[in-house]
Amino acid sequence: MSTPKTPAKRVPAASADSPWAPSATRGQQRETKRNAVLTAAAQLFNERGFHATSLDDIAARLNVSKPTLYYYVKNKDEILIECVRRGLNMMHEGIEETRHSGGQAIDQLMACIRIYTRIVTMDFGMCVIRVSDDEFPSDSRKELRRLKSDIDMEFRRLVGASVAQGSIKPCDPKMTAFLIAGALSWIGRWYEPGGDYTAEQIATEYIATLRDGWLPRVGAPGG
Amino acid sequence: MSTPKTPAKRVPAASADSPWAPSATRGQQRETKRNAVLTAAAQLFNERGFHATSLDDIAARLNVSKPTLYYYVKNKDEILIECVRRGLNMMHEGIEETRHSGGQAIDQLMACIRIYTRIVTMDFGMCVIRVSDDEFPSDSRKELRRLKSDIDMEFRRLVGASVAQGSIKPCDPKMTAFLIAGALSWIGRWYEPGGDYTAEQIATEYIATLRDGWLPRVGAPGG
DNA sequence: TAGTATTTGTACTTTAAAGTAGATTGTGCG
DNA sequence: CGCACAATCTACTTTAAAGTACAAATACTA
Repeated sequence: MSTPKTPAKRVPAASADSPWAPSATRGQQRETKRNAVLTAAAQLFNERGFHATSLDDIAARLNVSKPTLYYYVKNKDEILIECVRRGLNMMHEGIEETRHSGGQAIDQLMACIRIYTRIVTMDFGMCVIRVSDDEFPSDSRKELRRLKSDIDMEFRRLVGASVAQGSIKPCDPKMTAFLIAGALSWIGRWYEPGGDYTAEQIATEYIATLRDGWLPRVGAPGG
Repeated sequence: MSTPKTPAKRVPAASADSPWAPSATRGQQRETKRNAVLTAAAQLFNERGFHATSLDDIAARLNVSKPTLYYYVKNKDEILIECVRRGLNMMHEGIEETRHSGGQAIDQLMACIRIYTRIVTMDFGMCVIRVSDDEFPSDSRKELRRLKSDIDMEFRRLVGASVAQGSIKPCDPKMTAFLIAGALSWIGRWYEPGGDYTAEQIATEYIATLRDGWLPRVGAPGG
């Protein structure tokens, strides 16, 4: 994420009374408030949709007035783009981590499913799913599509590698990746925090279904 | 719907020169044009999204002016609702048909997957997927949610029945239905007519993956 | 071919929400 | 204290698109 690379010495402990840290403290507060704006916006977008959410709504939730928001963000589009970008970045980082942790492709694939599931149930990740492409302006559309495509390609790669390693049977990696990504993305549409299932439970259930298929098999653990 | 209950005798064959068919012919034309409005709208909604599509856009595509649209529909919301309703009705009817055709639950389930896949690649069906709930006004929201829920319940029922009949192994029908519906619905997001795959091909591929799972098994047809 | 109803267009009003100008208040610092 | 700058507010303008009034044209009937 965009955690500022502030030298630690400038942010001593908890209080802001260090004489060397005037702007740093302010900068931090600013960053914190900007985050609050984005988080509130993401939640509202997920609850009501982007267009049904006015800047007044966001401001109201934060107990400030609309123009205050403009002190932290450029405009409404920037809010949306930043929310989605953060969600996509979280996915990317999660996928990169599993990649670096090594292991069989099939294991990486399952790890990615878990991560993806967790993220689409979170504020920014849910935005990625619930906001459709046509909501954001055409110049940023390209960037975000690119990021989405990267994630998709990673799933495809893992499916292909799993086939190559004999962990899963031959298939069209593109289709299979679409199927997986679709099933997982849809979670972001019906999931609500505090519901019957945690993200972990859903991921476990989905992995089992995807791995074993429908067919009953001898020795399979009964329900 | 508002299909006028015109006696059939008033609409003889193909031409409109029957003296007994004056108003009926007009009514038909009206219906045809209304359909054209809805279809053009559905296509534009799918291309650009609901909010990014103005009534002027729809009118332009039909080579008429905006107020003309109001002769055929009440307002923009009605257009949207009607598009989505038609998509949902198509799904319903398809599911009802398979139900009446009888057979094992697992066969019905696969038939439903085929139908659902086909419909989400069509104009109105795609609207069902691409337009999110928060786009339409709250009074109609309830009706449409109901229709969607019915479809979901039918999938759940078929999964449960398949388990009961021993065609598929024990699972949580709710989760499995979500997984299937998600995978299929997502098709409506990435599919574009004239692409690499037909709806039939996609359905076949998806069914194979869902049925057999990932695990390689002896005797499975190699790629 | 005149008369009537249907259909469509031109030109306008309305509305809701984004965005802005500029005043006002709060805060740390010499 | 009082200055400078950060942060926020009230009150406004702008804009884009939905929706409407009403006149013009077209088509069917007699």
